Amino acid sequence: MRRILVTSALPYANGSLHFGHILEAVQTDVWCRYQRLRGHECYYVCASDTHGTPIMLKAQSEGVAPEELIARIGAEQRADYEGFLVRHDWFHSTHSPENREYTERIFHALDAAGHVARRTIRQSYDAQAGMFLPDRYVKGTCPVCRTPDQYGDSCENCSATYTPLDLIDPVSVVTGTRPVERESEHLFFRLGAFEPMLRAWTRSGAIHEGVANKLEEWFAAGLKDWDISRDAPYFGFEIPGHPGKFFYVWLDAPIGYMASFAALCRARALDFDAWWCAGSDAELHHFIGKDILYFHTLFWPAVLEGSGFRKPTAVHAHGFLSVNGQKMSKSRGTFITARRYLERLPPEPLRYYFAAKLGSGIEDLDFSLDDFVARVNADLVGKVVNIASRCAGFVARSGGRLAERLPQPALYDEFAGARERIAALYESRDFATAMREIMALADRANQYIDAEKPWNLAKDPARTREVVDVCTQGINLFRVLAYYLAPVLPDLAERAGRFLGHPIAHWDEVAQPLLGTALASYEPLATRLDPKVVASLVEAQPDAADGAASVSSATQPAGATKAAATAKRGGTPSVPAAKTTSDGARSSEAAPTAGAAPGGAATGAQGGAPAAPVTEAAPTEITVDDFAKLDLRVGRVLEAKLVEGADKLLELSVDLGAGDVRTIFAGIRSAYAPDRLVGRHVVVVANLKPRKMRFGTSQGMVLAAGPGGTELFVVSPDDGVQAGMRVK
RNA sequence: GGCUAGGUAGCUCAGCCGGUUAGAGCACAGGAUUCAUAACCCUGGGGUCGCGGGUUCGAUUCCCGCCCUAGCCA
Repeated sequence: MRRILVTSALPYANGSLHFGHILEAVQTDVWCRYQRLRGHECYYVCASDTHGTPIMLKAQSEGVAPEELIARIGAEQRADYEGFLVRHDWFHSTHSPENREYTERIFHALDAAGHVARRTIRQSYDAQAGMFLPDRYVKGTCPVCRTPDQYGDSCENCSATYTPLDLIDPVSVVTGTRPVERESEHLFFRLGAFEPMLRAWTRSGAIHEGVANKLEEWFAAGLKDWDISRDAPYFGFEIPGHPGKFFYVWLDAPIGYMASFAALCRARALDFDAWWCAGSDAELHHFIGKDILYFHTLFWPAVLEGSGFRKPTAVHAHGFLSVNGQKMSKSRGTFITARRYLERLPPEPLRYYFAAKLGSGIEDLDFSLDDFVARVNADLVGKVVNIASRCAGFVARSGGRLAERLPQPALYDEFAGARERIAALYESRDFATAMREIMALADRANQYIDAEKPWNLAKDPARTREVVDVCTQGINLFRVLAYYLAPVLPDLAERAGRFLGHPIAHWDEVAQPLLGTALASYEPLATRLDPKVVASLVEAQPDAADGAASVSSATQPAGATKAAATAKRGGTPSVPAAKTTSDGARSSEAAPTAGAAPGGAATGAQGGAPAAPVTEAAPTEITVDDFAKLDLRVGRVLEAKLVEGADKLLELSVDLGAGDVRTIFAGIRSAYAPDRLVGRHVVVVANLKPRKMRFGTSQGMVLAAGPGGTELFVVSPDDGVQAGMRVK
């Protein structure tokens, strides 16, 4: 029996979990459930990652203590994971006594062994806030290409890298004041000394080959010392013997894996040292997103080695998740939180879909709504569950008991014989191939039933026995599939176990068919997804600026979402303040965000937002060229009608001249009766990317002003204007 | 900019250490069936395997260049 300790990246406690987190958690959970089903001793631990500047500032802006903030968010995270059937053996917090203990212990060990250097550095300091500023909390003009409004570490326009001190006209994101330089002594972990060990470890099979290739580049560049201290004020653990200095969040975050396991050990009387001491024969597997490889494949093994602990057996990195082929982005409506999904749909379809797309590599993967509906309905409902569903009735009508023998044992053996192959696929995390194999078997089962046609046999009372035989075969084939799918679909497996009168407990049980036993009454084991409900995952979110769907007046900084959406693409740095802070939260200071979120805008725009209490900044200055990207045109409203099922929308038919008639959904129903609009001239953003909504596609945006509700005012040109004229 | 990964049917993806007519599921068309959650079964249409060179008897698969996408750059 193997002993396996598994972790997934610690979600940062400054926002809600989203699909990216869930992807990683599902991958990890499936792997763990598989290991347990095989009979191994396997523990899955995780924790809320709670330290650092973003959390300190977010708590400040909410007027609560950081402890209160992280307690609240930790509880949300826990509930969201549970909602997706992610079964942690322990979910802890990095702001815990265990984590403090291990962080201090590791620091002392590193220091005693000469792995910690002291050095004075110069850093940006916000005198008004009384704090040193992480690079991403300083903005200014790029010293190389003079693009304004760039972060303190690199330029989005010319990709130059520099320090905040190099910026022209630097500004603190926290207070808007100009930062000054100040010296401070910091502690550095001497990573370079570990290079030989790391080179060997990365080629030991611990990480995917493509990832190891990536690391070559870092070795080639030379490993630099790592700054592991931060100055007060900072939310974290103060460094013993260094008053006013705190451990950098990225030092104590992975130690949180140990802390969480330590808490589990106490609860279950396990021997912590047997798992973590150097030379331990237990396995240690980390599941992470590819964005945080650096920390897990260089710093973390080196820190463990340097402090006398064992190194990870493997670090498994996955790619990023996109939604409908696009980055997750709130302004595009493609940002899906765990909660939003759970409010609408059950967890297992998503678990299956993720599994069906996850391979062992770091390729990105796409959550396509249409594909999701098709795969789940076709595979799970149409194929797998259908096998049981179509056989159950015949057995029930013929005594409710399985036959004593299988009519085609060879076919059963073919199914059961796939178990080692499928097991190997699970083991290597190639879930996608595993799902394909399983679905191919499901096809075979349906073909078998189709060939035997029990419904014909059932017409002849003398052949009842044959009917039961065929269905016994069918139900046994289904049972095998239920085992194979159990790691992905634990709930379905449990209900299948109840139907079969025999719980699904161990992988090897599939070797023997289930014969002669009574079946419970069949209840539907999975239901079809409603495309409409699935589509609502990405429909205009009431608490967000809903892009093309309606006038941009309502609740949010009008420019914000649009600018954010275009900024990256066009390379034009018209990034509004709202994005700033969130990006800062993500990349500069922060910690193991579970990865998967592609792109800062995505994570950032999310409700978990921004730590920094920036002023409600006006949108960034733009150039004439930026403005020219907007195709603003005068349109005449030909038709306006209410949209059934949407209490905010009007469906407009707008003539833009030259025969160009657009359908535009505008969120102005609360202020305008349809009749009031017909015949009027309005201003339309004509080159806005069309946006699919539940009710149709919106092909533009009508401009309006006002706070929302009844206070909405459509913008009108002066008399004499013609439809189609360009606004400039 | 450097690096890593990816660009294969309408969609989501396999395949490819070079080799007969490039695969699957979904979608679509036709047929069959009615046990099953309009599920299942059979048949079919559909791809210049990102673009351009090169190596080779032969390249989607190897090499070079370019384009596009994503991520990382402590």
